[in-house]
Amino acid sequence: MSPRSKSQIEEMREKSIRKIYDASLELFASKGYEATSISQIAKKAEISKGLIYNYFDSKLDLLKGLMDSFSTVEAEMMTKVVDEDPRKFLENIFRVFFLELRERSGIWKMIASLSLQKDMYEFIHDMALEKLIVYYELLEQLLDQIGIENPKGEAKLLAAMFDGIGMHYIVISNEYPLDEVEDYLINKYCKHEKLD
Amino acid sequence: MSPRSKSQIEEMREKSIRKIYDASLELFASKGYEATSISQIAKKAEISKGLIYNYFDSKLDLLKGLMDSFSTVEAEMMTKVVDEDPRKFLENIFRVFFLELRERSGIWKMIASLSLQKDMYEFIHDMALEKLIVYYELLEQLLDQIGIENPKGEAKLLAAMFDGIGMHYIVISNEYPLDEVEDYLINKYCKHEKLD
Amino acid sequence: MSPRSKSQIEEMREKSIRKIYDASLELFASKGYEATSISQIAKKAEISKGLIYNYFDSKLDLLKGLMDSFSTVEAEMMTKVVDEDPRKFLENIFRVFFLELRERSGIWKMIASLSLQKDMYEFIHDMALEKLIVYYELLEQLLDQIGIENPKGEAKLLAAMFDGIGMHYIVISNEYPLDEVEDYLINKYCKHEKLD
Amino acid sequence: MSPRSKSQIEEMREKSIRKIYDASLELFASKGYEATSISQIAKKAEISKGLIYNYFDSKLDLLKGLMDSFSTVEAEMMTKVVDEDPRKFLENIFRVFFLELRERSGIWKMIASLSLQKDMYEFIHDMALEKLIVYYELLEQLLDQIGIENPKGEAKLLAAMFDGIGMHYIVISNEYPLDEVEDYLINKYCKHEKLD
DNA sequence: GATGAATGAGACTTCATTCAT
DNA sequence: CATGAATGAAGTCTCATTCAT
Repeated sequence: MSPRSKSQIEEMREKSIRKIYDASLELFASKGYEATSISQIAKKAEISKGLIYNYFDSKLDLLKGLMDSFSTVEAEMMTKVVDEDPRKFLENIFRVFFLELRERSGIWKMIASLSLQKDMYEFIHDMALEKLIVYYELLEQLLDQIGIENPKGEAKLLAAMFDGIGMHYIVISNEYPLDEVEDYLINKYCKHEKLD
Repeated sequence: MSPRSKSQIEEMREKSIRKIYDASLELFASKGYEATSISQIAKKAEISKGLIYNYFDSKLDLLKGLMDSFSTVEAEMMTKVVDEDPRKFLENIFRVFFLELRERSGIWKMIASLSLQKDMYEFIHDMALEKLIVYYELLEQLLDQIGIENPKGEAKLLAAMFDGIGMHYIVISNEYPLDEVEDYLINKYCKHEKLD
Repeated sequence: MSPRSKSQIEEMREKSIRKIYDASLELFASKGYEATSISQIAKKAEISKGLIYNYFDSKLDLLKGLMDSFSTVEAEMMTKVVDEDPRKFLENIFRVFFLELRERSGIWKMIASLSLQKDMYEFIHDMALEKLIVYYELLEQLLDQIGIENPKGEAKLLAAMFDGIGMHYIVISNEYPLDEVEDYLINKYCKHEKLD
Repeated sequence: MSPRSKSQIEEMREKSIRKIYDASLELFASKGYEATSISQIAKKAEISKGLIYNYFDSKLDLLKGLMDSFSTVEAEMMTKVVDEDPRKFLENIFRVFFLELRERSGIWKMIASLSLQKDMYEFIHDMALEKLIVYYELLEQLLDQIGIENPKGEAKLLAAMFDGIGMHYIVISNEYPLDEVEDYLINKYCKHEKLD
């Protein structure tokens, strides 16, 4: 009766979901969530519209799933970044941030775009808020360890700088001197004995 | 010959356009351009759907008009901010930025949101890009006059910080310590003899 | 109290109505009645939309008025065409028909187009039907006087030929050999002693 | 893998398209293309508005599809009409024309109506023009073989007569003596040794 | 008489979602 | 699991018509 083994079916599910996520991300990032239709996603993912509804209850549910899928990736990334030396730890954070921006700017762009519409997508807003708090605290702790004055205030500025750089990079794209800015920042915050 | 005087008609037109702009801004800012319908705008503006098309050729044309209406306001603002003392000039920029963020966060939010979708709304992207360049240059010049090392790099960081603070304020809203950040920044950049 | 004399007002009315008719005809003929908007008519006539409703109750009413305006012109024309000699009378009809087709093909086109939609514009259908009957009878009478066999049948064919030539001329326009066809027809029907 | 077989799907598609075509033709013919709404077509076809857009990109695209669907039918018909004897060939053309007019006057009416609006629907104009040329040439050739004087001129008149009869039949409908006219024409053009 | 701002019904079209197979 | 035909609500936009002046 069951021609496929459980694991085979599971594999198919994952493969389909992966295709859906990839297509969604690409489209949501470039056109925005609202302007992307389920048909477009299905076409790009090379599956049928109906199949999407096997895995997701609605378009919004797909967005939620997609966002969740980032969290797991992000959590993994965080573990790799930890270092005993706060300067090195901070440098790693910088490097990962710039790497992500370069290689997966779509994700960044999509999240940023949706975060700005807190009235519509409350769950996105909640996610963004939570993440922001975590970042503030992590940065504050590191800056404190490094010995920077007013680590709380500087953490907020540094976090803002990250997202601001992200925005400007999206707007200016290839013309933006991402490498230079990266080097400059790392030098400024992670190499000297004192920064402020 | 003409039943209403020219000035009467002009007054009516301006009043309607103002109502449309106000409603549009509010909705575009909170829900986004795509997710806002002409019907919603008409309802909020308390006019008929059709009237919007007396003044704008399309929804996109309305967006363009709305964006243009900001430019005039912004240009005015810029003239008031100039000062011979670069520190004072910079401080004025800070103060105006934070004031705007507090009082007209909708505009900032809408522009930021649209700027992130450069693939869809090229004219917005062009506007954002142009403004960004102007800001980079102005900040660089001021930081140079103040005597900061590497004014080019610092200008980019400072500009990024502005927009990053904007984003975080939108996300966190009332909980964000906008006043503190403002004071801290002004102190850091505009009060000391040397900053870096 | 009355700054304009009655005749002055009447003159203005006529002038406005004439402008409306001219603009309507041009637009109805080239785009069709349905595809022409009141705004377009007002713009082409260089008057306001509202003024049209001073003279006509509705768009359909304007069409009726326009059609009626043709009837008067046509009646005049008919009187000039009469001749004691049936061959000459027929030749005059031919000549007027071709002249009209050449110089006012818009009218012909519009009437033909609307006549085909009897389900929608019953009054047009009634007009067309009535005129057709009159033509059949007139032609039959003339052909009979000229001595043609089966004048009833030939009258129908001749009338059909007229309208068919009109259609083909509209479709082919400048490439259609209207002059040749005119000469050929007149020669065939009006010059020989016997035709059939 | 595929839940419905390919042929099943194809069958569904054809059935829906047929329903759409049938409803469209009926409405376009009686009210005209412009005055017919997609909603009306959907209602008459007993399907949803949306389904029409599964098969056609736009209302104009539907019209094009409908017109194309005639061409295939017409081409088939032409093959059945050919005969070695030019008189018989011509008679067949007459008979088919009158048969079509009687049984599918809607098609004739729709094409005629649209052909008159060459400014709006260029593709229709092109179709009509092309067909007209073909008819002129075919008739000329046949009339020449039959031995009629001035076959070029007579072909034009005959073709015009066809379309004129069509118009008059549409206008007068049941009162029009289509049978008599058919017999009379066939007798006149196809039975005698000489006609002119 | 004349204007044009304003309305609202309805046009075309898109799209998330359902469902038979 | 997978498909895509089908639906219907809602979107953008048009337009005949009204009315205050």
